[in-house]
Amino acid sequence: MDPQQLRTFVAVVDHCSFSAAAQALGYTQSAVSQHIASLETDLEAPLLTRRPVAPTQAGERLLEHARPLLLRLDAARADVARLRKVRRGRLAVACTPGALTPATTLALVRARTAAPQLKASVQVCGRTEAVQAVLTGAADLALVDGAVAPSDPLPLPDAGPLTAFPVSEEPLAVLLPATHPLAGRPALRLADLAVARWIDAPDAAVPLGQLRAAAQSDGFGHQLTYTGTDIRGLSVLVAAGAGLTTAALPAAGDLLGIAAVPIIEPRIVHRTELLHPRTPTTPAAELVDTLRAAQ
Amino acid sequence: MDPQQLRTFVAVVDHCSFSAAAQALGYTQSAVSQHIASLETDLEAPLLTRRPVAPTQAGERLLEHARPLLLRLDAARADVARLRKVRRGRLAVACTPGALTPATTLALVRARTAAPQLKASVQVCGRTEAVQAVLTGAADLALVDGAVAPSDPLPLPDAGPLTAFPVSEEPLAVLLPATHPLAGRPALRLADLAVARWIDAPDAAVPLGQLRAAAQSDGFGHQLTYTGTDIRGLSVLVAAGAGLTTAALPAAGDLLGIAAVPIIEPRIVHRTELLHPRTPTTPAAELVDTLRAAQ
DNA sequence: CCATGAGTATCAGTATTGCTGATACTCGAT
DNA sequence: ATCGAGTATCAGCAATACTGATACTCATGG
Repeated sequence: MDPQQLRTFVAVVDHCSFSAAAQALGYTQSAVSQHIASLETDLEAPLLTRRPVAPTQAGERLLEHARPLLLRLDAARADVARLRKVRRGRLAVACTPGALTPATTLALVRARTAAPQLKASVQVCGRTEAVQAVLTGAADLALVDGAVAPSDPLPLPDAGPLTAFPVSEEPLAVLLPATHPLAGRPALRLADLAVARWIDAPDAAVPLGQLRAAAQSDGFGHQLTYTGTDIRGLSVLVAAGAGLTTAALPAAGDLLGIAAVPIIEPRIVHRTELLHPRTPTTPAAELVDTLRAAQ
Repeated sequence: MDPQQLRTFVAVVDHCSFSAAAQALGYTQSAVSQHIASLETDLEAPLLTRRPVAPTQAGERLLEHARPLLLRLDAARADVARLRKVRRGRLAVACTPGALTPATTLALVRARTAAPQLKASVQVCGRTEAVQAVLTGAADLALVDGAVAPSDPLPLPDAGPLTAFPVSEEPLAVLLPATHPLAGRPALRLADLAVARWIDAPDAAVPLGQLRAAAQSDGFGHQLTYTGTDIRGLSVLVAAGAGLTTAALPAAGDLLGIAAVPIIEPRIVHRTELLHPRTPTTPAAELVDTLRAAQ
């Protein structure tokens, strides 16, 4: 079970095809076929159905491990590399869209003015990619948001050692069309919204899974899935009545045709956490210290 | 960076020697040397000092990843294997010594009487080994104890997906010699004990790190490290005045020469959690269901 | 300061592995 | 039944990953 073969396996699953995976990896189709065959004899179980190519039950099990394993391998390499490469004057931040609240953007801008020669970059992406970016060294820091009980930490995909601490916390709000019957309410209970029509926008808003966990409910069904990180686009859909979503209360002020109603029950907050490697490199380390001191 | 080389690296660190690691792995010393050299050129960093053989800073970094990676590789294999191998009539439980509280043992005995033909085994071991046993399929279930705030989950080494839920919770008590000046107290505060002499017995009692986390203190220093899982041996040392340790309050009743004083501040409990794979195999699944229903 | 020995690095040789390219096979669609 | 897109198999070659022999290095003791 070597990582090369696992990488091939993942690629085959992603491409639903041996030949396409081969092309993507720069192998011949023959090599891919042999990789899979080798894995299957090694694990003594068929991992893929052929035609259509799809993971079997055993394949699904393997997948659950293969992706984190490969990610962690990259993380290990990046972690060692961080000792050598001192990224002077450059700061890359990966960031989920909801993490750009007034408080966090202010902190970033302040860090830039404190070190004006700093070449900073902000990449907006989904939660998984943000974590991945920090682990593999593509980013120095990540800002990730989510909705949880006030004392709980954000649930993060576990694929390596990362340090996290909260940098800002706001009330969580439901986003409704301004014309919605509930739009005028001063506050709402999450349980009353479990049966509403939601938009599942895992990379642009709070994933519905986090709402379910907070409300301890099986509700929050959705017919519409929104892929991407653009909050404005999501808000247009909400305004048009395609479904509901959530956001930090203050972040919703600039969205047209949208009403943001705070959630008061259960006790839940929108929190942004800063993620960084255990030993961040300068200048990221300084920013981390500054933010931590501000807490 | 293939797993074989990582395994060699870990072995070399564990044995503090290339040749000893080679013997342990069934390689020649030459092969081990080449493995390490290959890793070092690949990562472009020296990983080990020679003579004495010890990990460098980069090596320490790699180690943090290497062990979990190797464990997870085994976990992946075990997880796939669980689909095939149905362990009929056998139930292996890995268990930390402190997890054998009245409540949990009662549950185990009850499970045995409910299924009398069941060939059960209980292996007492440390926390890491217990988690490892479940991940690699050596055990079907694990019972792990620890001391945490009432609402927190136990901190577990993260090397794969495991489901955990609490099965019993008791007050946490300090174990003191019966002759100790504090032995007569009805209750104690953890902060008052931070400067006491402790025994670090990570596999037999609550690790001092968990106490530090709960007390949010840097205290709990120790001069004596106790390796092993035998609680009675530990209690003899405590009775002789070698240092303090902690345990579940009711578990300490049968220890001679020992006084157990409950801790009332901070709010902290001794909790035992049941660990199992995401999809446990029968008959472990039935036991899990029973215990879960009892919650 | 040199001799010694325990331990690591290097090197050549060989067995094995891992890839390619060609070709045979399989299954769904027409 | 035929075709075609896609997967499996096979031989051959290049690269790799071991072993065994030997050179090297460093701490120790005389």
